[in-house]
Amino acid sequence: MVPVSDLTSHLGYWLRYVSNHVSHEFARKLEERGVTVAEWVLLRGLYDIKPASPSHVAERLGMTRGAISKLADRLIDKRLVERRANPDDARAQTLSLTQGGRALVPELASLADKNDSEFFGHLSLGERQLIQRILEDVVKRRDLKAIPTS
Amino acid sequence: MVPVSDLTSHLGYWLRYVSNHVSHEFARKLEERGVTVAEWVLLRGLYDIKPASPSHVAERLGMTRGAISKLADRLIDKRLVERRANPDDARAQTLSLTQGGRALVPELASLADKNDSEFFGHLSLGERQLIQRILEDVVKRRDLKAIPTS
DNA sequence: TCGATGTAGTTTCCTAGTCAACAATAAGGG
DNA sequence: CCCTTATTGTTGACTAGGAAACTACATCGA
Repeated sequence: MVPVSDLTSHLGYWLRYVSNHVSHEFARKLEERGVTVAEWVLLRGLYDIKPASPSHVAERLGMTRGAISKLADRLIDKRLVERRANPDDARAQTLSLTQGGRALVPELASLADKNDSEFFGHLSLGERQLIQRILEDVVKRRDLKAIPTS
Repeated sequence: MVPVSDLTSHLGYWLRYVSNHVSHEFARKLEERGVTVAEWVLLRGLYDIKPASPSHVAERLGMTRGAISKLADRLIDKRLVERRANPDDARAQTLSLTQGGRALVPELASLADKNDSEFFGHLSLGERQLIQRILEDVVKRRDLKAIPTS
């Protein structure tokens, strides 16, 4: 009846809604390990790339340098990440995990697995793959559009 | 090789990633109308329910009362929403759109349509419906779990 | 009727993330 | 060489949103 499209007719709305709730529940699980969702993402990101510059990490994770800067601050306070100067370039730095940070990642990963399966475990493998494929595809399309405009 | 699951193996990660980017681009579009994504959600929510209490709105939109309280403040400053006292109960209030707020909603709706189709327009109808169905389903399952525990 | 309990909104504090301005440093061009 | 321009990372201002404390009011039970 209304000539105005409903909130719930947009996939963006559902994505945002579900994403908020999934992240929120994951945050609750991570709490007992004293870590937040964003911190998990950075820790996991540093786990398999060797010491990397904040800029590099930012691009890899699709965040801004500012966000990484603040995140790194918190993780350094928690002794999970180290920031080191680069002798070749006084502007540059490298981030890497501490021993403690590295040890923590597998535990957090298992919480992530658990959370994901709580929310999406009831889906068939095919459904999960389809969604993931579609979401990855959306990211790729945006990147193609976004990069040239810089 | 690594015994630790990858970030990108979790649907929650992709949801969060894509959702952030979709919302961000939508925010950019809304900017010219002087409105944010969350504000759009509240405006649209008020568009077809008649004057409603903040609590009611909060539950409908899956947010906390605190969030609605702050959002309403901003929208009232912008003269898009009105807050009125309830004569029957001095604690209670009702939120409703102003003339200007009501007039704005259809314009915002068309921006929402445009944004959604930029990101998801390339998908087949079937794919869109599948994703939406799955996301709605996740919400339903969680709600069933969440309500009884209160 | 009055005290205990419950409920509506607001406020404060925190994490999260963007943007834009900034300082420091690097790299090139004349 | 120096001056301009580009790049690195940090910071401050802002929106966003949950949690929990708090105020004001309502309601129920003895």
